[in-house]
Amino acid sequence: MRSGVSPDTFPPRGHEAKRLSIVDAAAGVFCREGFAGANIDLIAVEAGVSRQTVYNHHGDKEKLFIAVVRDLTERCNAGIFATIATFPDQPGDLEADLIGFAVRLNQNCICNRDGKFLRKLIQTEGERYPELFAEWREQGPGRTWPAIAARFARLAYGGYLAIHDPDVAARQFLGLVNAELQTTFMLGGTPSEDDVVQSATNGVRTFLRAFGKRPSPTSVKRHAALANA
Amino acid sequence: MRSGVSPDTFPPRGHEAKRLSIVDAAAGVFCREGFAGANIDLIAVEAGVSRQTVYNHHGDKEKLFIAVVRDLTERCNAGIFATIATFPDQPGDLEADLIGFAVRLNQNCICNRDGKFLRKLIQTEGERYPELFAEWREQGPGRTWPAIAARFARLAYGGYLAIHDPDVAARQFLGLVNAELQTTFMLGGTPSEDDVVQSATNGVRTFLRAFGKRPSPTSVKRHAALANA
DNA sequence: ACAAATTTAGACAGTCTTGTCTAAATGGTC
DNA sequence: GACCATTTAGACAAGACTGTCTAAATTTGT
Repeated sequence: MRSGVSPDTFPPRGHEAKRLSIVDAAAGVFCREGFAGANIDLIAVEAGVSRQTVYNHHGDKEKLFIAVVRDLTERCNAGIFATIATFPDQPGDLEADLIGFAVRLNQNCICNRDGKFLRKLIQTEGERYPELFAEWREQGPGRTWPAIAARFARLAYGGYLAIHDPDVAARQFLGLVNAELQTTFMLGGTPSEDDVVQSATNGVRTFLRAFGKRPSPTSVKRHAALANA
Repeated sequence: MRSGVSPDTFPPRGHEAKRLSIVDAAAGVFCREGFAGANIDLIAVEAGVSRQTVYNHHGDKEKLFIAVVRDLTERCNAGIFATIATFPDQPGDLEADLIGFAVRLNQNCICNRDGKFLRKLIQTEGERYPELFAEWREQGPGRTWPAIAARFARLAYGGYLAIHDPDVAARQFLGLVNAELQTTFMLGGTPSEDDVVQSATNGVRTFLRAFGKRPSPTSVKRHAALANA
């Protein structure tokens, strides 16, 4: 099998596709039912494979669970970094740009399927697999938060914000922007786009009241004028 | 039994004590293991009673679970309202008073055993019992958030804050004050007192930068001067 | 000390789940 | 068409758990 014509993956194509669909289905079932309540027969059915195939691929309920978390962490991280790349480094309209960034972050990374699932698995089973979730912590928040903080530091350096501690500012930015979604998140729901925009708008406005550079209340216009000059 | 000398509870005293210890132990086990993974034998052992007694009191695993959530909601609500009663309505040092309030709220209602357990149960099993957690939502956030918002409105009315929407301000206050504890909460950990104070301090400072009444950056001193006058 | 209610220990049937095994079936590749 | 690995269906053993039942032990109130 290793000397086949296939270019990159040693097993044929359908193989990896099945692996993916198993991990996908498992993510859903683990989230709905919890680790203990998750039924491997059900995962197999939802993945459209036989139970034996699940065992062939992952060997074990626990190994399958670990694969699910690793998979979700990887995909979520990719999404977050892709979104961080759209951070407004040289904003035209600071408020609108930050709101846009916050909405993108929420919609693409936190409220989407992967984000919802990963969050729930961390909350639900985090204590049962300390090493696994320590790994997530390093790879996830440990890398994304500083990246966001660095962007805020750059905005401050560029004169757009008055920030003392970029790390604190980054955490507070996220706290503010999600302030109105907490209850929904808690119950595992998905906030509507309107809710996300509303929360982001209110959050960014407060953020800018705290950290925006404005000797006078007309600062927004002044910034716009600078940008257009 | 109903015509006994006991003043309020019809069953004897030891009875209710056992009921309590069962619900208490069940809360811990449900949180650690999830509903499906919770073992009634284990609950009985941790409660110091026999398994049969668990069934005598609650009849059913599901009924026991519901009793646990109701119990936690009630106790947490009581704690939150007791803490809201300590909100600084006529603050001397606004910053210090708000930090104190935030720390009390965290330590007495969110980071304590009941708060931790209730949060985890909501996150873990919220979707499985929609009516039960709708009830929690009404009794919990539905009553506590407006109560906090009302206190902020009063501060604004008293001239201590510049707030347009007290509900938004209340949510953002909580978001800011907990901004640095999110990761710890997610993994089910309990932040140290230092962490709580740190997060509250940073959060309140940012909150006051956004909503504090200060025509000039020397507002803090001005407020202090007013308070001492 | 007596009587009633409560608690306990243990056995028990029934159900569910995991993980293994085997033999047949499927699908792609030369 | 033949060969290869992969997948499938089903049976299976071993273990765990829930909820019930019974008879003995214990607690509580008088």
